[in-house]
Amino acid sequence: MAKELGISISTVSRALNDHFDISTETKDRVKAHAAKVRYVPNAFAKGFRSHKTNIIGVVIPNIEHRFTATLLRGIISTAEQNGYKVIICESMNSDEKQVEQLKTMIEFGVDGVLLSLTKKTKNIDEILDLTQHVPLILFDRISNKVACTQVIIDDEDAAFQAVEHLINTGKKRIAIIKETDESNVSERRYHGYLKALRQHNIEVDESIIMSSEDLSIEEGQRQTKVLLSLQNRPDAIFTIIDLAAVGAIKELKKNKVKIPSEIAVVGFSNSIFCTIIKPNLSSINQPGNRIGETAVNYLIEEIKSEDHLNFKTIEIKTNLIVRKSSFNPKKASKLQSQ
Amino acid sequence: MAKELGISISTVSRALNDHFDISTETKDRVKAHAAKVRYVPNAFAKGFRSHKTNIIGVVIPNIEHRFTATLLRGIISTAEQNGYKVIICESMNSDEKQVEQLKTMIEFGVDGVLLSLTKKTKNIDEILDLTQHVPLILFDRISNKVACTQVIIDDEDAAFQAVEHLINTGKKRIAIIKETDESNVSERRYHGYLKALRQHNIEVDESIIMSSEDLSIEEGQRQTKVLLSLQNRPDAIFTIIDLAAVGAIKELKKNKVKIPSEIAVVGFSNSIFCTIIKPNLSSINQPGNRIGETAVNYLIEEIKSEDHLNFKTIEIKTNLIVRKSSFNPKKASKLQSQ
DNA sequence: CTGAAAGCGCTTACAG
DNA sequence: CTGAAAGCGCTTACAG
Repeated sequence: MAKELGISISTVSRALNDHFDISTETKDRVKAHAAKVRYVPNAFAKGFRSHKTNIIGVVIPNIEHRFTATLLRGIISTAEQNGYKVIICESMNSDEKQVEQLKTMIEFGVDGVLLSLTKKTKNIDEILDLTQHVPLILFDRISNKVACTQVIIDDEDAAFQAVEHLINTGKKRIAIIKETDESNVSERRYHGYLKALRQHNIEVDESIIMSSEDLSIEEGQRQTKVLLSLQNRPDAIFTIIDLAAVGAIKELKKNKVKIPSEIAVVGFSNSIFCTIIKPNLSSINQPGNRIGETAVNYLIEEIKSEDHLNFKTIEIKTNLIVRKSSFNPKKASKLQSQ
Repeated sequence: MAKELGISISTVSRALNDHFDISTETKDRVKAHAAKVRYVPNAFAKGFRSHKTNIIGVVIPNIEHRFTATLLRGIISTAEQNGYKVIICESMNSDEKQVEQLKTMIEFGVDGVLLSLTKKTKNIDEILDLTQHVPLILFDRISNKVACTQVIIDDEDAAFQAVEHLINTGKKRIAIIKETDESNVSERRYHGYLKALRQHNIEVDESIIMSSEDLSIEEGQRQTKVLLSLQNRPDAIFTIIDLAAVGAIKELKKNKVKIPSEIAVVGFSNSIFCTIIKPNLSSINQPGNRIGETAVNYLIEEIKSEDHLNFKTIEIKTNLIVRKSSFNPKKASKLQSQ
């Protein structure tokens, strides 16, 4: 292009980048020609020189998880708005894959990494090592063992809201279906459950605290069956994921248990099932977009700043969406007039 | 690294790449040192020199669409296995965004592009122009106006299977809920529907061919209401997406129509709803992984080959999963003994 | 206001 | 078997 215009490469470069020191006339001439020959700047060469790729690496455990899509949408759009591209890897919840993928991202020269951890991340050391090479932010599936900024929903508060809502509708014996304590997320939600009970002076009853390795519809159904077999049945069930709540409702309906009057159900995630299953499922709405956006914004800030100090944990607030599985509007007036 | 070892940069490079002309001794020495200092090759510099980025660009219309996750999983894992990274953009079904994103991908120097078109892609010209710059493969949402290799599920055959199944269970008046003819996918499924009717000598009745702009549960419900209001009701409904079938079932249940004996329902996509709604929904299973894999494999082939000729359209076969919304096992024996 | 030159980190033909 | 040098496409201090 330079020689076609009879000027130097430097001038072309400066004209294209609107350098203050170039005459408007030259700029116009260069830009016009660039458009004519459909000149495509080589972002690679640019990045190569500046040691910036403008690529953000994202590693997630499971792309088919519905919530992941919402997170990714937030990440991708926010990154795009800021001139970054996003490279995505799926660790398939494998520890080894996760480490390997992070390594190739570094090799690739990503400017920063967003990581959502596998269910049970053992080799934290390798991840700590990573932070030496590149800005890192954990999101959604985090770990307090890694010193870096972390973005999550406020799980504890969310669970607290859900359980308090049940208490406010008159429930006194609230069961929880959660995962085993290896799941960080599950634990935080469990804490919110405990906090709500404590705050309302409700005794914790171990017999209605159900834990499983891996929740699913079937598992929710199984655990509910156990709860129904108890002498002293619960009057509400809070599940830490919607799928389990769907299972719970299935099992309750099978046993002709009235929902919500006999046993109310609240889930978590406000997934699409909520409005499909009958009765519609009350659930915690998680603003996945906002988590993604926030994580990207903090990451870009870190990329641009020199010092990577004072890491924070940002907790995004959620909101409870009340539906018929936990609250029957017909009886609302009665309740309110009490 | 070179000077620490007292050898030239060239030799280090060759040793690391297992060049045949380097002594085993030197190789070992270099590799040992590389491991010690945790040397990370700069993939960028490599790519810069070889004009290859080993990045594949992917543009999809809607990341929250469930099927997209499956496609992406296939794409990402296959790319990874072949040493490629994947950059993802979401066009949000916007034509302008799509074009812009494709352009920045080119600027970025991706080695190839996988594209799933927006619902109504008008500016095909811009996309055609793209193919001049980089190998392109269309997948899932394709268009015959673009000369390139395309990978889709065999929609026509899938719909044919679904409708033939209904015919085989004794249904004679089969409605379809589809989208307007601007949707390529919808049209292909509609053709399968027509083909099945034709092949079984069933007359096409325009009054039970329902089209809408954008299908959803509500829309499925609305269209079903219309069908139920007909003098001559259909005895089966085939919907080109599951959501619409979910709406149909809701509406049928509301009107106490027996499923499948009075009206059977078959959906498309085998989404997670199928096993949640009662009765469970029969549906076409689309192997998203395989579409993704296949698209990546063809793209890599094109990237590596010099000539980008003989484009093909690859149609991935689907299978129908029969559930209670279209077939009642209790009556199966009767039917078979007829 | 513009140009010549160095340099980003690698690979590879060329020379020895 | 190894080294010196060129070059990938850009940007930017330096010089004029």
